[in-house]
Amino acid sequence: MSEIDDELLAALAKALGHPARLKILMLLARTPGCIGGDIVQAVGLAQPTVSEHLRILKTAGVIEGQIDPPRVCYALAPDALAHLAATIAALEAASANPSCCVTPAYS
Amino acid sequence: MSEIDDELLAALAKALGHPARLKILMLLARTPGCIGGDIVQAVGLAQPTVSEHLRILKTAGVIEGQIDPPRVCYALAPDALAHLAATIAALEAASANPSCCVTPAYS
DNA sequence: TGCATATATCGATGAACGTCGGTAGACGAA
DNA sequence: TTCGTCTACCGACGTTCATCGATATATGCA
Repeated sequence: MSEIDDELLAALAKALGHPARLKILMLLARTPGCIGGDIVQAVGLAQPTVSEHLRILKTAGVIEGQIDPPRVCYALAPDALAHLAATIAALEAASANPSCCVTPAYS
Repeated sequence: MSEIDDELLAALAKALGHPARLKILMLLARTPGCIGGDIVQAVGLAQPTVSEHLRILKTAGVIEGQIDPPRVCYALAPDALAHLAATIAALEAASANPSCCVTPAYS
């Protein structure tokens, strides 16, 4: 489960690995209503650039776009980050367990 | 809390956004003993490449290296991923809450 | 001292990414 | 029908990333 998963999780993490995309996701998470091109204004980049970031997030499966006549409504995709969240949580849990030569002699 | 955090979290996510680095982290998480150059063998890349990935992870603060005479012992850095894990968990929680125009009419 | 091992660094090369201006397509409103 | 608005796509440019071979550095051992 580590061959394909690595590629998949890495792609997911890479999608989050950009300030603009992270800002978009946090905006979608905290915005009660629906957003169209307000994202462009929020991130402070050119419209094609934001569109590209949205495309990347959509390709990664993190967000979903729903066409609302003149504009497009974006929303976080459910369960998209579950796998990544679980993996990071596992890593974090393992990091608290010094099974290695890490000397617990913190000065 | 969103200006600097975005940069920081994105850098952290970017560090995880590569299959080789993810594999290294999972290897460190599941390996009971200490690892030196076994990482090179595990990821199947050239030694300089792996060294570069380790450097990136170390710079991001995800792992720590402890020099053990001839070799170097790497281990996951505690609490390094806590912030990122919390953020992703928040996004995941928000994704389960369709506050937007996402029609719950799943066919 | 001299050798073997293990890691880090340097330099180069090819691929991928981020950004933008310009533009095309889709749709509602007048 | 025509116009305005919004989004997606195209092409281009510069930057960064990933990879490797060659080499330098540090340390233990005989």
